[in-house]
Amino acid sequence: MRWSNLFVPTLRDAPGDAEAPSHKLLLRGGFARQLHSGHYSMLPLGWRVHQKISEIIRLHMDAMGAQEFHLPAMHPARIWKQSGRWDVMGDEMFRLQDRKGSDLALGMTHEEVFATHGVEISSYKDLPQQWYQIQLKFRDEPRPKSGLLRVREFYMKDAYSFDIDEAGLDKSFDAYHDAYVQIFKHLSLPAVPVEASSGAMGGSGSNEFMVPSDAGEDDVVMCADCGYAANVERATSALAEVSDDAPPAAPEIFDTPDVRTIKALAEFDGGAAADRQIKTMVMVADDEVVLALVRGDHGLNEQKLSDGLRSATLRPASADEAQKALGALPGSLGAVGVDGIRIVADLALQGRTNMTTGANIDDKHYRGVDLARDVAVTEWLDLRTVTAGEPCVNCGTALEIIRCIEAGHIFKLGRKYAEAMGMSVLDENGDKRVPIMGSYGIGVGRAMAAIIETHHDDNGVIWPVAVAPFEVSVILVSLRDDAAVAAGEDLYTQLRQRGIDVVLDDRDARAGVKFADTELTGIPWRITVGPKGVAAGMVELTSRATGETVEVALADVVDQVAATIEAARIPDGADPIYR
RNA sequence: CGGGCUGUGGCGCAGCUUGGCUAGCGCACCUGCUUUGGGAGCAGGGGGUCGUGAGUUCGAAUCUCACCAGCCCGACCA
Repeated sequence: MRWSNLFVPTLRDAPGDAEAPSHKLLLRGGFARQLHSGHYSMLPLGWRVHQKISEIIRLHMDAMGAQEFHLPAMHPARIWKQSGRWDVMGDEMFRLQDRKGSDLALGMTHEEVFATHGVEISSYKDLPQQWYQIQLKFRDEPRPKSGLLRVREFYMKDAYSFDIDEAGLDKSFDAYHDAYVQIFKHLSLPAVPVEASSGAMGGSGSNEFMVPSDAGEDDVVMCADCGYAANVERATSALAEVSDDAPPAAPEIFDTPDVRTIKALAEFDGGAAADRQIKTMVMVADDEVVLALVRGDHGLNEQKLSDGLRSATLRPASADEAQKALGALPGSLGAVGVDGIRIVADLALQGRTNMTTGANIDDKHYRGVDLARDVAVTEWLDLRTVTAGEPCVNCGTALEIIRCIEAGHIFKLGRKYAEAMGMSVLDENGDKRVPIMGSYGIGVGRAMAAIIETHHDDNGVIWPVAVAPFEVSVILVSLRDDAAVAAGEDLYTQLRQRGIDVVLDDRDARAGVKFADTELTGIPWRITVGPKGVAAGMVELTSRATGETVEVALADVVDQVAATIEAARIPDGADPIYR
């Protein structure tokens, strides 16, 4: 490709509303442009990167025996109604009607469609199956943000496994886990597999592949010592034992005028330290009022509560709803003596006694509360949010909390969708069995943004060779020197013949402009062809990553660059894969 | 959904408080000359009607209201 023919609208200044480094560089480097909130156009350079990422994912999927499909992005409402998710997905699903008034949806995921086709699998002999596609997903995100990191329309590689039994699913899951490790190595993304909540999709085992980055949206609890890593929505920690004094025979009520918060009660004369209080939160899970109890100094993790309750939706109750349920306004709420409402309590409260909590009478609290004696806990669950510095459950080391980008997610789905869509096979005994599914996703555009987040400097992107829009740029320093131009053209031709992805910067522009654009767009290698050098039979070779420049003989540079690039196409530590 | 902020040529911004000539500046763009290894210099030039609509006024980018769009924070601590 000749740069003079390319459309690469680089910008000296990033648009003011771009915040994340990847967002700024995607715009500045001429990779992408926003059409409207959450929808980006990929410009030629960006699309080249996107395609290379897709191709790497495809390579590894194919290598593990998965088969590529291409499914419709637009779905009939029928299949979503059949799985029950037409209602569950709520506002996050784009919906429309055709001219006949039929309800349609833009696919936000493809369990239903794949399972629909899975109906044609009829024998255990045809299992397992590994199916995947790279397809657009549409999600009506409440808040698109950070360039390509959170958008409403994006390419995702989604794969689905079908197995006859749990043992098979475990094997499939492990195979994807291994493939994902390889894919992220191949993409030079430092993705860490962490334990995760399986959320609204349902299912059991679940791992996310997390790339540490300030631009991320997930908090991951990590132990630097033993390697424990889990999403805060799932993470646990060890807590110091707390010993309580014996409680009185019955809870004592006392006046707490204007005390509305844990902090105020801790400071109140006759109150209690935060870790001696029970925090009572009124939540609404799928229209049912539920009380969630955690220790006063702990935070409720809504995802944990939602997972524990197996609810599709969860929200805090309004003050009105709280008053209706318990008779008092927030600030004086408690679960003592509450009957007829589901009460879930955090494990850290188990066995605690002599605690203080709201009395369900405005401006009054109880002290001397014994959880086992005074509160009719329906279920004990892990509900609290782990905070930094708490001891690791495995080794006791202080845990860290690290902001991450979720680059991939794999999980065991179970039989829900296979069953709903009517899948079944006959086993070796001739008995009908519903296959068990797994689901495995990687966001392509998000991976691209994550690579930029982890590979850039003040001058622009530093693409790993494997995904770079071009592997090397040959820069003609001056178009007025015939010998130098001829030498550059010759290098360009030779490199193309060697199968190197090369761009010839033949623009009639100053050298500084070309250098800056090559750096901004992150091309890993630069060959500078200038009149003086060519006269002496030399060119310069510059590494984008290190900035290092060496002089190389014109006659040797093609061999040297080609060898370097060919070696770098698969990063150190990644397995070479052949189709 | 709640809170904060912003919409002025392709990009970055000023002007708005204290309404008033043809709405400015930098970058980019076009022409010419010079320059030519780190985002060139000089000269000339093109492009915006100020997010949209209504209102106030002799007069609105500027004041008022509504709407639309975009960005950031939060989505929970009883």
